[in-house]
Amino acid sequence: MAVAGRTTIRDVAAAAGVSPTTVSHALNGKGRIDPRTRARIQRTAERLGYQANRIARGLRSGRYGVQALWLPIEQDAASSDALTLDYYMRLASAMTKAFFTRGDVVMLIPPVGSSEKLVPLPTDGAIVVDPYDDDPRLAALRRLDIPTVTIERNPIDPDDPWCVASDTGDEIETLLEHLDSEGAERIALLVPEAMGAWSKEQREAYRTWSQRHGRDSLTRSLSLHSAFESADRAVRSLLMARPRPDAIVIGAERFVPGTMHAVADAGLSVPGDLLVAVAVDGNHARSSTPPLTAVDLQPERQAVAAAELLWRRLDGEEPQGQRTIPVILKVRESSRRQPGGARATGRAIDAGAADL
Amino acid sequence: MAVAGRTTIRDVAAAAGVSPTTVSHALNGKGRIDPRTRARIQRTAERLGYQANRIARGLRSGRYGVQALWLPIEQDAASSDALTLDYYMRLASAMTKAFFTRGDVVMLIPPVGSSEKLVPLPTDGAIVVDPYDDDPRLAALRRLDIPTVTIERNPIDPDDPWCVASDTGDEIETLLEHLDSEGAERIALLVPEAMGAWSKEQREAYRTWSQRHGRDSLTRSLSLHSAFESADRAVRSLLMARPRPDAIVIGAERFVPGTMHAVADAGLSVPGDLLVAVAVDGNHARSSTPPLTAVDLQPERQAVAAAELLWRRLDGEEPQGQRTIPVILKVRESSRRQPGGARATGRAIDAGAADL
DNA sequence: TGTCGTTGACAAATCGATTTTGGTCAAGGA
DNA sequence: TCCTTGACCAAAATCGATTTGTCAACGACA
Repeated sequence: MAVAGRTTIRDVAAAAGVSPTTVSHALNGKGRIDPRTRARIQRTAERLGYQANRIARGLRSGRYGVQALWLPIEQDAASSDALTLDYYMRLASAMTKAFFTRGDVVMLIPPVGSSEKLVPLPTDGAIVVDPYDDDPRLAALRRLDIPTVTIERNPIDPDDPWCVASDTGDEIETLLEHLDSEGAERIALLVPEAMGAWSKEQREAYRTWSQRHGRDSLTRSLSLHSAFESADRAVRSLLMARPRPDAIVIGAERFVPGTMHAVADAGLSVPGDLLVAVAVDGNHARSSTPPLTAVDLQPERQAVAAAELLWRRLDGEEPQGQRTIPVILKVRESSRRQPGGARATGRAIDAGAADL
Repeated sequence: MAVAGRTTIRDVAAAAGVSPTTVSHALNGKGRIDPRTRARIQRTAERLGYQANRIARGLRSGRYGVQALWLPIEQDAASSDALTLDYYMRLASAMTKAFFTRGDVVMLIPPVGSSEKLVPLPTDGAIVVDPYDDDPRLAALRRLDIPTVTIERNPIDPDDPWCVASDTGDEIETLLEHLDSEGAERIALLVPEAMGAWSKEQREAYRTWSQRHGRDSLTRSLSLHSAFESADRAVRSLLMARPRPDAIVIGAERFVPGTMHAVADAGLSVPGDLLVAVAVDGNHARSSTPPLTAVDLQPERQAVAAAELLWRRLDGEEPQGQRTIPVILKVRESSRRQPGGARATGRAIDAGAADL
């Protein structure tokens, strides 16, 4: 259909007065060919607008030129839910761009319940984002023998070298240091319960920092499923404690609305009575009122790193250890001690300088 | 690589004691085959875990089993920006699922500046979302002779039957009727300037309704580029007018933060002093404070309709006219006249019933 | 002069499926 | 008995590129 009438290697061969073999060699720099012949063939191909048919090429070479991107699945919840997080969108977008630089295209894997159905995956490799314990995605890909790179560590195998990880320790530490420098003394942490190496590392880093600074550990592990209610409840109870926390670090975007609701309901203001910061940046943080301090995980850099790693793996090269992507703290109004008419100012600064 | 050792049609043929031809026919229901033979072959294929190699199949049949999804490009702005809108995320997710029901996979097209580079698109067809005037995406696809379906009308050719459109007229009307029934008398409209049939239709529907009801037209066309500033400015000036508007319909998600900022800055409360509603639903509307009344465009249904249309087009069938997808009004706190302690209630209702 | 190595190009095999074309065998009719 | 006819299956062609194997021409060198 789309193929009808496309110029083939045979057309080029005929036009240049050589054999298809020679054309292939000339364009791919493979065989021994007279430089003049090569140049002539290249010109001819150019003139005819010849583009190798990826399918035919793939059939022979065994490479599809397609990479799979597998975002986290909600096993139970409305499955389109996960995708609405804008970190994942940025990641998906960046990933398509990163792969495209070398001609590969990215295919999205739909959230399928039974991993059986997706067997015939026309893909060379795959990127799995935020793997969790006993992740069926990894199992399926292993069964299909599809080379895989993960973004964030696989909790089952945290040392797997084919992995791009963000510097979670540094992330939490940065957040805590920042809140500390703004005067916070009792900092609480909300994290998703279990699942994924990422939240484990958050918890761990938080505990370490708290111990080192002689602070109490105020961790609440929440369900991502009923995110609003669980965050609301947890924050409500946190705010009733005496002494009351004076800062909250929110580990996942989905806990934000519940948290803000509980805070408002308790009659507290942000940042006046309580500093707030989020572990994942995005539109939601920028456009919240007040704008929320957040950590940019740099999905664009993660994407590039993951693509490079996957290409290396596909080429059969040796692993060189995990890639760690640094994080960037975006300070916004929600964590600035200065009170008063700062709102407008905060917005302006935010929109002008700090944001991508 | 991923192909190594995969069982081929030949393996199945050998195991079942027939020819590859017969296996192909048996599994695809093509030729005339003894039902018992067919069953035996199917069992054998099953046992061996045989899955047709999509590349080989594609080479012969001319079908790739891959469809392209092309979300709107920001020509100037940071390109990952567009993708962070969660309507597009839901759409992308739903699209992968819709196509997957018939074995097709969806490939994301990266936002490329020069449309030249993407020539060798290994794709059967394409979905273009929100086409705008002289859209380079449509031009590129036409040049490549790739059958295309658009989501929302092509402003250049609004009657193109290969199109899934949301019922914009109904959308705006529904919003206006709702606000009207809540007592609003001067309703303003913020829309993106030019570009895309969608905003044109919004403007048109708004004007029609206003005339019919003898209301003033209060339209502001804003730049999507500096969305925050332009919305902020526009709303500020709207709110200074006397008589002051008592309701605002926001035509695009990106105008929300600027609008809310201007409203708060003017010392007005929502919904107490001003009713607010948004034309596109999403997380942003649900988790805003207060939660915003919005229109759900039902991207899931759009996706299914688009997939069906594209398949039809690929099969060479005749167009049957555009598909119109109805919209659903999600009423939330931002447009409810009832004042007072409704916030908690509003949230609860919202999370429980109204939301997907 | 004859042999060998090198260069430059091409024919043919290959990838794994689908599609087209044949071919065999049994049943049924003349 | 011979000829159709239909049912069932297989051989071969095909898709468009890459890879392998072959071969002629030419110089260099013994």
